[in-house]
Amino acid sequence: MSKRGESKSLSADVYSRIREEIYNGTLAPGSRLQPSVLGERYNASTTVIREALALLAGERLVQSRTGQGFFIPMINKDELVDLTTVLCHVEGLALRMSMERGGLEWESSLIAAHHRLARTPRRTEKNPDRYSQDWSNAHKEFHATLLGACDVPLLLDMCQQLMLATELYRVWVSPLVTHNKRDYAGEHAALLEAVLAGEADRAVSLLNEHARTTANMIIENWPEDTEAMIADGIAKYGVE
Amino acid sequence: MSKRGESKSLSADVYSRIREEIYNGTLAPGSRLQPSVLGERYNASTTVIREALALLAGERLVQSRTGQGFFIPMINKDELVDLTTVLCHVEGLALRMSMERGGLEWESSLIAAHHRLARTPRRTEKNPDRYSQDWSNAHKEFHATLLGACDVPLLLDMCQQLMLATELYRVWVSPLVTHNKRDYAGEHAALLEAVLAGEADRAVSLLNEHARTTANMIIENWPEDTEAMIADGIAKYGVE
DNA sequence: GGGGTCAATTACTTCGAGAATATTTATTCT
DNA sequence: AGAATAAATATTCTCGAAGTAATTGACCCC
Repeated sequence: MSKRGESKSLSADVYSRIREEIYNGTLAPGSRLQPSVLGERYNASTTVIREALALLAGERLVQSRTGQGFFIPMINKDELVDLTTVLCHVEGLALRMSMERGGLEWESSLIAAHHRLARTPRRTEKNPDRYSQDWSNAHKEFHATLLGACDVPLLLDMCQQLMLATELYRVWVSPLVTHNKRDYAGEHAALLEAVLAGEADRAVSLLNEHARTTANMIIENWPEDTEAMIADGIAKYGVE
Repeated sequence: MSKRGESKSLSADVYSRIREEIYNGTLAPGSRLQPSVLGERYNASTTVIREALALLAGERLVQSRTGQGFFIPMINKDELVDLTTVLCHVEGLALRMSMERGGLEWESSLIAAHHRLARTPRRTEKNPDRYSQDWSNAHKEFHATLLGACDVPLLLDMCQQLMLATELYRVWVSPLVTHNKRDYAGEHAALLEAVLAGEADRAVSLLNEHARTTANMIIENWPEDTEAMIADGIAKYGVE
């Protein structure tokens, strides 16, 4: 096990693997990220792990307390609300700029991405309680394409970072949200339509509603005791 | 020389020193950040430098190309325009939230910060071509106080990161901007007045104008040849 | 029995050298 | 002579251990 990936540098490789495991749900909020144990898991030296963790700390995906090592940040309800507010604004700006700057080429690839998303099943028979990996990827790509034409790397990074943070909440608070009555297909179709029609205001409000619905869904499922929830999640995922 | 600072860890110390030198103008855009060279300057091992650089890379303050080490990002005019647009939006959101959430305590400290700023001279006789360190700090604190009551660390980080990036441009493109006709005092007073009056729209537009004026000032002074400008800057600062 | 101090242990941080990789220079071939 | 290849050089990336700070547990005192 733990075969080495085909990345350019070991450090970058470890970086993306840790990042992956963070919003896989493998690494629980509040848990310690010890270079020694991670190093054993990834067959890498502690120095390499530290560098990867430092990188993640810069992105605020992990927290670093001097002299006490690295941790996954704790989650709380109020922060999710604020996070969503910021996400809506930043995402809105990105979408407006994207619509202004994106040409025919962009519209085409957006339609393509939407089609791919629409034709990818959200659940599989094998694992009906989670979103399928394919759908998750297609969803991510649709959103990335949507905002991508704004052509401001910094802004796109912010969006991605914020979405990632939200995703983290979803994974830990309501991992079994696939059984909801939400009309994803409809939401995406309406969004696409508004974008192609060039109606920025409508598109932005649809996108914002999309984000807020996700947040509300999480908040509704919020348990009284966060720690218990996390313990529960750990039991489900089977991590130490 | 190169006495060790009084920070908690060597790594954190080096981190802030590099960060400092980046927007001091000591480290030029495009220049290489070699762990060996920096390690000698700060009396630290390459590992420590790498960790500090990784942290900065996560914040996008330095660029990391695999196998080629770390660099200070290159600057260009279009990016500054986009940067300013994003800054205005994010800053606007932060100000609105700050005004909603900030109470009497906040208003008081804002008035205090403004007063400190107003009474601090922008130039000194010793170095009349640059903003004085005191004024620069007071200015920074006024803005930080202004947005601080929003109480969303992530949002504040974004603002700071964006302002820092803009500041970087100012340092390299027009380091001698103190000889302008800009009415800083008036701008700040008007802003304070709008905030205290509770007029969010007016306050935001004043703040945005503040940022845009800075950006425009830089763009007007933009030289034809960026590389020559940087070389010029290096000559002025006397770095290798 | 509760609280505080001290030692033992654990784990975080730093180091400098060795292996891997990119860049530069020199050489050879067309 | 110019381009492509190959050796040489410089630099980055990785490692495992040594140093240093923080935590845990035991012990003693109140």
